[in-house]
Amino acid sequence: MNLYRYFLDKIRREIVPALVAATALPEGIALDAVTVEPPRDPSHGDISTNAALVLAKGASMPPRKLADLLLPSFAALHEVAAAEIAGPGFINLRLKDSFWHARLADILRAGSAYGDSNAGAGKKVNIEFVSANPTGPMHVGHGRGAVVGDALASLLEKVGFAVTREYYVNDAGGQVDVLARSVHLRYREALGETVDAIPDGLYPGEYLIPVGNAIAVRDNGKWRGEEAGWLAQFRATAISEMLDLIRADLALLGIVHETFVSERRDIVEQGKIEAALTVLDAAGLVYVGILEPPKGKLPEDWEPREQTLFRSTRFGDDVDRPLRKSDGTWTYFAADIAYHFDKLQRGFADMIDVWGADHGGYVKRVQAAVTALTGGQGRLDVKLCQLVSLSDHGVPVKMSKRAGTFVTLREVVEQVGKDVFRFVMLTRRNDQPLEFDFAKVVEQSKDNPVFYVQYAHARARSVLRLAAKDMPGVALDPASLARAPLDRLADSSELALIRLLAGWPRLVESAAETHEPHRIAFYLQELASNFHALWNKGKDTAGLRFMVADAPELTAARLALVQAVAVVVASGLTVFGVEPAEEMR
RNA sequence: GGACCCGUAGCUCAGCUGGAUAGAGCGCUGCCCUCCGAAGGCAGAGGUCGCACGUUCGAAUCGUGUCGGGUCCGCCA
Repeated sequence: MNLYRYFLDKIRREIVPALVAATALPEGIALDAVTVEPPRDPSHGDISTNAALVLAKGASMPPRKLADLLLPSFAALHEVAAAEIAGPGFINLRLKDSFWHARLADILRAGSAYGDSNAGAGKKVNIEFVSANPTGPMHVGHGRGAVVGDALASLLEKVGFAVTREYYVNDAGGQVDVLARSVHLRYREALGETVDAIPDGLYPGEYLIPVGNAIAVRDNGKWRGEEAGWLAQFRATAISEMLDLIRADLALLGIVHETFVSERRDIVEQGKIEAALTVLDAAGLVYVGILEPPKGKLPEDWEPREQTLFRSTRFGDDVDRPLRKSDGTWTYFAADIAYHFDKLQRGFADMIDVWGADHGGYVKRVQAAVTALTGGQGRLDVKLCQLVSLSDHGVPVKMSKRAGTFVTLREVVEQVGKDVFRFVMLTRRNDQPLEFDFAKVVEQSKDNPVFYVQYAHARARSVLRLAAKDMPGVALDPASLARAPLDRLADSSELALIRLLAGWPRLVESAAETHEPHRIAFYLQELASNFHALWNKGKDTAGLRFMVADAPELTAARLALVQAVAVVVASGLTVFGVEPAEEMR
């Protein structure tokens, strides 16, 4: 239950209609702008509404006066302990303790499903992420996109969307031909030829050696001839091997894509490019013309050239974008239009792409294409992930492919563990650069958010384990805890913790709505902090300890709170794909 | 030259998509270990939200301009 929505519904369906019926408010007054939120300052109460402020105009009444009119209706609600008008016309409500105790029982009854909702109503969403070119192992930057995409997917599933995790395989462009040639070189090496240096423009990575070896073992000298005789074969084998490599790296992170869409097989060879461009052409959005040269720095070999263009400027792009290269083949953009067209045809009106920030300049044109293809019905949100910089004890780890100090995703994950890697990747907004320090992320101190949050969960579990041993009279299953005399939780710090827990559904909803999984990381840190604080309070004040030997009822109520903390922390971590720790080791 | 992202406390970052006296951690200052885990805890100091206009009951949040940092910029994907 999102309690803010609950009270918003009260306003919309009960309070205002009753006043309209009593002719105190005009018929058909617009309620869209009414919000119910937690006040920033807790001393203002538990919830706050701007109703009087935003309805003032429609009611032809000053906000404060309207607030006076509304106030009795709020005060009369059975959940409300006190209602008052503040500032320019806010109505602040303080809710009864019993209301909060009931929320605690909600959490225990719902368990890990607490915070789930049906906001998505089963609507299909396609999340395309990673989509690293199949030319080698993944690096840390790919890892960030992978974790962000996967967590976002879980988050949207939690609020009721039908999510498809998708990987777009760029296997139709020039770089996979380069890959094939690079493998062919390793193949010739395997056959005994001496190759002193990898020529410029080919991939030097050693991960291609086994691929060349395997082909040599299988086929011997069969592919020694002209490139035309082996290119397609080598390309297919190499791509398949690289995808296996990538899938293995993703598996290490616990990520599985439901669909892999091949640019070559599923888009180009299916004639999707022509199909998509036919749609655009029919709308008069494709033409042949000459682009202005880019201003500022002019490329050396610039010359005006006539080319086939998409009128993306009509949808907010800066210039129209070319669809064909000068050799007559399609540009990558043309294929990408077709790819998004294909997603639309598969029934995804809502699409999310997770890209590296270096593709930022590409967003507008693809969104323009989606708008054009759907007449504005399709929505594409692009999440750009900024760079991850690696360091160790504050010293930057230099990354250079040439010097051989290139750090792969696999190396990082194997060193710090999947859970640490995933959580850290979500501790920053996606469009904010992230520093990943090998020493800091595994540090066992409260400076490390991963540890701090896991520790809160482990601590809660530890108390419950101990209670099972020391307090045999207290039933610890969630259903029994939910029936405990929760009104015994009367200390302000206990109630504050319950309020925070009760904010979880709203947080999940807003994180899902804005496509911002990192919000969960910050919430979990706050929750952990409050829980640790309460724990510590028990150290100073024996009366606040969770387990009180001669008071089984009070203990049951407190353990209910502890269990609720464990539930919410665990469900947050689960969205992140991080396993909640039972104990810290 | 243009586009996109970012400018919030000494540092690293949040800020619920327009609300009230702008928050957290680190660092700093001062207190606190006979305790279900001190691998910490409590409290305090610290900010003209880059700057300037504008929109309105109300702006860190929206718009325009401007300054600073990053990324990118016709046939690479």
